[in-house]
Amino acid sequence: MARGKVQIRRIENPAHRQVTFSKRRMGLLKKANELSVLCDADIGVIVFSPHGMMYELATNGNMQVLVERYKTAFGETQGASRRKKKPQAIPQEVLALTREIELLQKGLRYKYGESDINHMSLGELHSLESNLEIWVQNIRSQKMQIMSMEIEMLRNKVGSACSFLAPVTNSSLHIQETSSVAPFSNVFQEDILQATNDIFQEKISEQNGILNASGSVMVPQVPFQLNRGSNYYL
Amino acid sequence: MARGKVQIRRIENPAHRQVTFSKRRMGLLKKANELSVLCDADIGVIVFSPHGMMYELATNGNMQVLVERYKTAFGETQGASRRKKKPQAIPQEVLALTREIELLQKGLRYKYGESDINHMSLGELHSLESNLEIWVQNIRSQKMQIMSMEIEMLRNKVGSACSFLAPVTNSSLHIQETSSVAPFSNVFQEDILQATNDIFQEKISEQNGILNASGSVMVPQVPFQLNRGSNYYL
DNA sequence: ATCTATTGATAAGT
DNA sequence: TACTTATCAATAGAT
Repeated sequence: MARGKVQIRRIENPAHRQVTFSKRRMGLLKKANELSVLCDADIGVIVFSPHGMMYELATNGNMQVLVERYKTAFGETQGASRRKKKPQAIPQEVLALTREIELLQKGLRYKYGESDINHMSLGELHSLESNLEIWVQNIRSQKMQIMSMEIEMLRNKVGSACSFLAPVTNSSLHIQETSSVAPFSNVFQEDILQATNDIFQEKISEQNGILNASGSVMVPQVPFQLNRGSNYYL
Repeated sequence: MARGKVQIRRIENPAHRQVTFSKRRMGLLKKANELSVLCDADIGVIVFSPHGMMYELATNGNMQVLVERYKTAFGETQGASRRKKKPQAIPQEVLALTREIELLQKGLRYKYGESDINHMSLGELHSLESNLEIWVQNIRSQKMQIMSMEIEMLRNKVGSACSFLAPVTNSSLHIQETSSVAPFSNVFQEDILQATNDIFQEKISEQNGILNASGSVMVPQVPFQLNRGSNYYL
């Protein structure tokens, strides 16, 4: 934007971050409203600040309705494949987590360009692979560095009293830690077996309460403030 | 915007409206994402076209969660009627999964943000590393598949004229890599779907059998298309 | 909060 | 649907 191109990464200075949050939040809601008016669309926007404050806009005047429509549409698109099997039994938590993983994977794929991994060329795949391996190497280096520092600290603490400790080299560290990685899938599979039963009963019983939890009253805090003199149509 | 100031009112020409809808929808989601990254906010955007198509963005990767948070915040601001309905009941395993996801997101952010792994803990790095390695395995599988298909094609071209070539089967190419590591997505999605379904149907029995259930269903394709050259950060 | 120099978004045209 | 270009709009940094 102004006075220098901005990098899209977390703003570290809290004051700057807060200011930018205000400005851009307003801009976002304005854009949403414009899109809604120009193209006759219904749009809902929910923003949570890192401090938990909520800001929202529902261009149809009612977020509840949008959320219900979302759930319907979501169920239709997402549920199609799994409905084949056994429809009702999946707790929302698990679906939610699954979906989150999907999104992460999307994000990862898109880092390397425009297409899904399944549509990438051999060359692209080569390149992606080596990039990932470099990333992994970086992670290992970082891990090693952390561990070395920790060992250094411990050795200092123990100090001369324990000078009989054998010196620890980087290479010996490397061997150990590269072989100790637990696969993600194991974590998941074991966890889910234990988790599911508990969740299920609980969530189903909670379901109604949650869905009915909110009335249809209007939003308390719509921070949609426009600049003075702006010819803006709400 | 360009070529004349635009009035914020419904675009009557359907073609123009459709084009503007696409462009501005993308712009809106981009802005939402930027705000999210810059200010560490969680943002959900739901867009319904007049024809009922739904588009969404949840910067935390999960709209469901945002909706729940919305309802909570909404209920709180609404006032007295509601009390905490779902307090401590979340099983540890779900928390574990959530942590895993956060980790992936963190890794992603650092990757996109360009560099710093420097603020991740040792455990986080471990886990991120293993996830990446699984992904690399995925890529290798894909490469292998492409190569085998190419070989297949070449053999067909060469045809009977070169029948002296030793027969190369697809399966021989596949055996090693397909059996080595189950792709991240497959493990996660298919197993969880399969497992949860079974569990909930049959409650406690047969838990061990589920561990052996490995699916090979593909990940849903990605509808999130970005412009080439767009510096878009997921 | 207000002011501008800049970057960013985008309407029309191709 | 995608790319280009001329303009308008958003906003980062300063005040």
